[in-house]
Amino acid sequence: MRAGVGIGGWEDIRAEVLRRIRVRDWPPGAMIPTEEELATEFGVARATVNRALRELAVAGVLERRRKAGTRVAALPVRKATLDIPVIRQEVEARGQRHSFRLLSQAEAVPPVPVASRLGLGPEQRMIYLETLHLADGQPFVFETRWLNPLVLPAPLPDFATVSANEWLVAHVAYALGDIAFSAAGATPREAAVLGVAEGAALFITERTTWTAEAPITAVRLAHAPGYRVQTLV
Amino acid sequence: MRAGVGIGGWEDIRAEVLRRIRVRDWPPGAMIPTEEELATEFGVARATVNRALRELAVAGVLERRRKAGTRVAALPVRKATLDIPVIRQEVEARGQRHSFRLLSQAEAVPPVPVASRLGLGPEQRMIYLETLHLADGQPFVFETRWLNPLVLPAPLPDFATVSANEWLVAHVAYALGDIAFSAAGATPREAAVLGVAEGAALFITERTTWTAEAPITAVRLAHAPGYRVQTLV
DNA sequence: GAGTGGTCTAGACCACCTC
DNA sequence: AGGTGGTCTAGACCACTCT
Repeated sequence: MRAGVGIGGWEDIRAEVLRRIRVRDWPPGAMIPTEEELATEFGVARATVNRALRELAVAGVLERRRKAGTRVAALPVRKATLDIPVIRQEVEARGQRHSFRLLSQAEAVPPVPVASRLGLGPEQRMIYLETLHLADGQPFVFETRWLNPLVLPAPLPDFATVSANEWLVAHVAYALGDIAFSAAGATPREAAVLGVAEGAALFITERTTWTAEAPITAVRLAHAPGYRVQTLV
Repeated sequence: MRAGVGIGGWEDIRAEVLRRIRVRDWPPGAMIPTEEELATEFGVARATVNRALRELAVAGVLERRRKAGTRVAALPVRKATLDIPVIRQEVEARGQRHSFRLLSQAEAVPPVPVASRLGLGPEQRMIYLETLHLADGQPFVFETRWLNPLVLPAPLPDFATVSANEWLVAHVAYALGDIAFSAAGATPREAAVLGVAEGAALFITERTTWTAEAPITAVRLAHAPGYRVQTLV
């Protein structure tokens, strides 16, 4: 049985709860009614209320604990969700044409910070790639990547024609990893490749990717000036 | 009725689905069985399978469409979730002591980009604050903030003793907004305040906050060198 | 038109935590 | 010890979209 009035689905309930928080019916830090009470009030099943409150808890708006109940977050640790697309998609989403050039390929021992971030011994050799991604022919991202050869399937592609990222996605076991953002002045190499002044402020994205057991790759993306990462909360 | 074997809850099912994707039983782009088939296989209710697959879809691992079915994402648009804490919490989480100094306060018409980002007319006066946040006495973030006086409750605090951010959280209707990250060279003012060289690469966070109807505040945070935003995916 | 995911219900048991 | 959220079930209807 659905309520006869306006409120029905879990999205409506989420909206109503958010409204009461905004109107300060339920100020920051305050306890809100139990799921059962809200279910009765709204005329829905408890599972529906649970769905709404769970989403708000994930978003950082509510804090929930068994037995303790649910309260409005006092200091809202906002959770921002970012889309991290493949570079080609990112460029094409801007309506520009994507291309890339493999600038160098080598096999070498990675520098200590890279090795330790991947949890590798200091002697482990890896494949090193430098790639410049272009948007409508203009430098867009300078990508430096370390690949763990131990986890790559046998016939390696020609990375001059196949993007390492997309090849990995298609040929290596699905993986999780972490992402970090920072800012850094352009190194001489980055400045030359991207066509900017040495020391120019660059937006840096660093990603580390793992299988269940072994590291796959560590990437550093140095974005051309003007790059922004944006979130709609 | 729960399955007698190992697989029971939705987290187990999510893990098993992820495993099959990693092992390439279900390679990128492939269709996977329907919820009903998986429910039968695992001996659980369809709602349980739905929960597991929904989480994976939100994470960008699966793509789902009614009637079309569920497929493994071909080009995984990774969804990264970032925590955006209050600055004081961020400093204290590093084990450092937080303090701040109000450097200037004024009432003025914001520059055009700020006004347009907030959707305000070019004549609307706002409150302007410059605050330097310190971690163990060292410059941590230089905050420049525009406040819409029309939506602020009557007795404004002394922003020299009360952090604007925390006062807003406690006294203004709960709000949503958007966040953007970028990199920029330190302006002369930022360089002086943060104690870095002019042009040094700074990590910039910009946040805009709204009530349901009106803009509340626009903040620009210029982080001291070395700042990183990190995500565990 | 028909198949698939999206959601809801009513009830139940459980895990966890505060009291 | 008891209350609260977390989850599961079996069934149902609906919305969307592909064929």
